[in-house]
Amino acid sequence: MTEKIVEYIEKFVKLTDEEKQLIGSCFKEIKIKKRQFIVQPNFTAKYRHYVYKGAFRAYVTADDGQEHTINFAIDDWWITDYNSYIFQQPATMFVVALEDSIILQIDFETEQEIKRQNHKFETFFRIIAERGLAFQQRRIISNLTQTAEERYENYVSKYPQIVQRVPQYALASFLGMTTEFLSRIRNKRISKKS
Amino acid sequence: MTEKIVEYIEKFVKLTDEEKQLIGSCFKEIKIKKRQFIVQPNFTAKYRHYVYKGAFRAYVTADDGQEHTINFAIDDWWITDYNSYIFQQPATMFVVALEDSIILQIDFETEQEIKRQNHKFETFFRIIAERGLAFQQRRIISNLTQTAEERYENYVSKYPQIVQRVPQYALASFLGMTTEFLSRIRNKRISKKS
DNA sequence: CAAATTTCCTAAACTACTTCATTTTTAATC
DNA sequence: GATTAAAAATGAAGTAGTTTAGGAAATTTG
Repeated sequence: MTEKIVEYIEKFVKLTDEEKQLIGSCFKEIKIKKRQFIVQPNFTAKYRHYVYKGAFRAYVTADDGQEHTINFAIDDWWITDYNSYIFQQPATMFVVALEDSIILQIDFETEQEIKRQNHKFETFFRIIAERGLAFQQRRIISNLTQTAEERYENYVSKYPQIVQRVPQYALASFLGMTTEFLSRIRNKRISKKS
Repeated sequence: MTEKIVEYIEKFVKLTDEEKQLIGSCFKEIKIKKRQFIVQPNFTAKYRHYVYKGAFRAYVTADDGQEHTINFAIDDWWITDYNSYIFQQPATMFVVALEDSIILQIDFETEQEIKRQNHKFETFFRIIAERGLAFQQRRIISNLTQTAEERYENYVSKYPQIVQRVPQYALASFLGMTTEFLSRIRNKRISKKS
């Protein structure tokens, strides 16, 4: 099971057999049922989660009770409350399974330890943080410059696999609009096409 | 001049005198005049910039010509087009000086080299990437959950130094609203107070 | 310090998106 | 496989924020 994550890491840093063995053993495989939470507000996020197979949604709830999706993660993506995990402070987000899933998790202490021990692992986590940063930058730009419809079209074209797998209300709140409005965009689109 | 950046880096990783010497020599000091650009679209961002003294604004222009501010940076902050710098691809952003400024810049190749040579520098850049990621996450949450007025109040309370130093149109486009609307919020606020 | 340019303010008309309320469709569960 | 619950669709009314346009401050520059 941990072969997949080792393969993933090897895309960024070349590892010896020994190192592969070591990093593989740092991850614990867990089965998560649909609707089960892996991160909850007020509890410190102890783990960084790699999605082996499945789908997750990270969200916050505003004062008025509305849910706002911060991130999705499907096969081969990472997810956690980064503010909580990085600073080891209480989380503000929920992370919930959208399907029955399998994750590989590494806990904060172990991650710190292997980064300290081996330059290559430090490099790996530096690279994924940088890529995450660039990804979020693109999202901020999209949110600032595009209309609701443009954001939807843009997201569908870039991440069709995710759009197909997540419920509409979750996608709407990720794209910064109501589920009703997204419904309208989608139906407008269908009638246009025919 | 490079003492300040060495001091900054030492907040995250402890360095020997020799290492201080080395990292200091990697940064080049440059004076930038108000309205001068340090990053421009279609040119690859060759440098990561540390603001020694001054103020900068990163922005994109939408198809309709409107400018959208992506980031500000004042004394002790970093700025560049991260999508461009990290992947060494053509930039989409402008980064412009809002005041006469002094920056310390490191070029991509040099940064790669010192990260490769010394575990500590790898760690340092990993940490600032992670912190950037957490920072952007908070901004995305703010944009999704708050009204224009709440975003303004929130930003003023967190970053009063920046609010005082940047023009209103830049702040408005950073917070995702028009300069007219921000003007209204500000004046409503004053009349409330008196 | 006067002229030119940039930034900010005000106000009314407008619109992209939300809210609320109801119905239909799809999925979960016993 | 019928029952219940959850998600999506639809319509009508409301609003947060935009657009447009004109003028007033404030900064920059010669």
